[in-house]
Amino acid sequence: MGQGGGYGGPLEAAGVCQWRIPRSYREDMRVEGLIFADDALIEQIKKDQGPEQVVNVATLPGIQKASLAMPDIHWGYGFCIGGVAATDPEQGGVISPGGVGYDINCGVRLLRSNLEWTDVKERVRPLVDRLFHDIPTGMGQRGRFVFDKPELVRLMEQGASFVVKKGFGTERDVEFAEAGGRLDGADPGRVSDRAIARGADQCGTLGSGNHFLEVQVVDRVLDPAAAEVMGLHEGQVTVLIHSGSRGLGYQVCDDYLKVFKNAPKKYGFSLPDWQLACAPVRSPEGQDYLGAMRAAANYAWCNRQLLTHQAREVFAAVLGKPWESLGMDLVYDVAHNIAKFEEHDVGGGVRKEVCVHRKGATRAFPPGHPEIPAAYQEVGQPVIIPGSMGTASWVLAGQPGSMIHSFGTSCHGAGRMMSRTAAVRLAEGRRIDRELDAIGIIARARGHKGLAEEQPAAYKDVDLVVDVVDKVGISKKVARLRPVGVIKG
DNA sequence: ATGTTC
Repeated sequence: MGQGGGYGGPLEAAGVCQWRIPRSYREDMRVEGLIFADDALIEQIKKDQGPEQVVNVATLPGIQKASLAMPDIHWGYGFCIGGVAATDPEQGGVISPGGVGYDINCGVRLLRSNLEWTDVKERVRPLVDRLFHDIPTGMGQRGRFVFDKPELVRLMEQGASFVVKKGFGTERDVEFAEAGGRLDGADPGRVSDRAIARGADQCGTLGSGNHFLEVQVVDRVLDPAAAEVMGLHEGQVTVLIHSGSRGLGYQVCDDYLKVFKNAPKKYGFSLPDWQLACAPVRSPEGQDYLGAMRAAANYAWCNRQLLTHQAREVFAAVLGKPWESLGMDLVYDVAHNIAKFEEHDVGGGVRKEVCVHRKGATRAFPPGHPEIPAAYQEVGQPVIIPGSMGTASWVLAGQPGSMIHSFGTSCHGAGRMMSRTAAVRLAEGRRIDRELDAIGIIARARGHKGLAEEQPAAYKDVDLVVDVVDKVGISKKVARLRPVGVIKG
């Protein structure tokens, strides 16, 4: 199940930046595959097993319309990263932990400020140093917020508002998070004691891998009207936080992959890859996972909220002003590893409630959608796309094309194009932190390996990825953000 | 992504 070898199957040009894998490719496909990419990106995409995974997902019971992949597609556990799949519970549709990802509700949130880059330029090093000192980063790190089991149960039921009520944020933070920072139907009773134990002291910690907290400057505004609504302007300082549900979510995923092992035999279907382990939405196993996944998702929103609180505290301490007077409001918070029930057109004008798996993919609801905050009704949902370390990030706005093409979904990042081991090999004898420093980015990390794995050369060009979703009409460019400081695991 | 193999 490795990443070795490329994809040798068909890819038919199917419109602007779309590539179809027809059902004729493999007889077990229930729907076609569809990948969003331009001519250059599709060549890169073919180099790993991502497209074959799109085909594998197309065999899942109850899948609707097409197995989709965004331009940042690359190989992942079972499902590709950048994958989107909607299943119909009425037709035996399944829920799959591999379609959500190990890091349940991994996501990003963007904070704006009223600080201008020209005013804080000289303070960036102390700012980044203090962020790195105060915010726990790296694998297995514990934080200053420790919750006992009864508190964690309430935290997982209530989501972001639980920690806001404790004084670590505002009601406005809750309003500007996807789903209000809380999925309904969370069932902490379906989260193992082991997962809960792992989560006890990790809420408010960054983690490792591609997780980061970045200080940025708005580099370019491409849609002035939308940027104004989002409170963004050129030269402004922003903060981007990328993290998920830490060890708790990992354990939930691991626990249910084991539970689902026997589901194909029990419910009478077969899978081309055991990593696609899944169970019908309407089965006890499926419902148990959904309850646990939602609980872990709510934990992740609390995690990003506590990280927000700590970032605000650091800015206040270093700049000597309360964070409120620094205008550090939440622009928006998006989940990019999650499964949600939403109503969509599944073809021929038929609307159904489907289970949308987004694994390394971001919801991108268009203007007028009832599930986005009143403030963004006119411009569409902010879609926040973190670039790789040392490269730009993007703010997009959801567009009507997302509802037509991709179950209301856009890309989630640059997308890895080199394995972690290959990236480490490439970094031998180099100091990535010094290379970043030379281009004006202060990077603090616990070790060189993490920096090596996340070096810019290991990722696709985020600008090209964003071009694709913009061209297809899934989401449009609003602003480009460039990093000036980053802390990592 | 992950107390990187309970």
